[in-house]
Amino acid sequence: MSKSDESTPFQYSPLQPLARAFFARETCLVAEQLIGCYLVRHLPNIADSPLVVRITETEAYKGEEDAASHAFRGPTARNQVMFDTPGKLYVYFTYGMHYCMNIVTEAPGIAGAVLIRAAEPIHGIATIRQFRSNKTIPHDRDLLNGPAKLTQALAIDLSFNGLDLITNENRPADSAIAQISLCQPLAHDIPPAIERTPRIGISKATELLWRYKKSP
DNA sequence: AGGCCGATGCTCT
DNA sequence: GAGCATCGGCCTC
Repeated sequence: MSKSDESTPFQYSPLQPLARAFFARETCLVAEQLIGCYLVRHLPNIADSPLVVRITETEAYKGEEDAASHAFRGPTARNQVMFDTPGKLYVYFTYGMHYCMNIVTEAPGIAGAVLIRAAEPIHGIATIRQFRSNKTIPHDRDLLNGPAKLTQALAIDLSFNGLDLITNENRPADSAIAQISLCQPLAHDIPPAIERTPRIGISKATELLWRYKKSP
């Protein structure tokens, strides 16, 4: 693949989607192993689609044992997908203007999700910059370095909440391909070194090292 | 390089 | 009514 040539279609065919069994495991394990995986966003009528990014930062959120989790006090209208089938998306709206994207883990009835916090752009940077609109962002590495930047850059909003990434339930009737998929690292990718730190932006359970970040 | 703060509206108590 | 799983701008060191 020629990663810097935006005029040629990205060769996404070698990317293998992660199976449901990948997500149906302990949440911290999934969060760690998602570092280095690819997030692919197919968009109709976009020249450089699919947008392809590589995940660099995640956080694990669990259920009743995790005071920082939306699921800490049990199921509600907002968090119910966290208790649903692993491999579904949990997207929520926060701070009055931002969306955050999670992938559901564990097992049906057991709450868990991995927040995708940051990624590096691989393909479709022109469109990513367009979706990020606002200002001139000098460096590509600053396009997706936050959970709400990531969803804005990939045009992911509440309409994707509950989307099953494995069955592709919710895909448009006229589309044979997934709008969003998570894929394994490629064979030649170097496995990243990973740091563990407290999670960002929370006030409870700050002692847990449940943030996973690719070392610079 | 790091801290503070306003924007802006939903969720849960 | 309080508290956000944030961002970007502006301020000070």
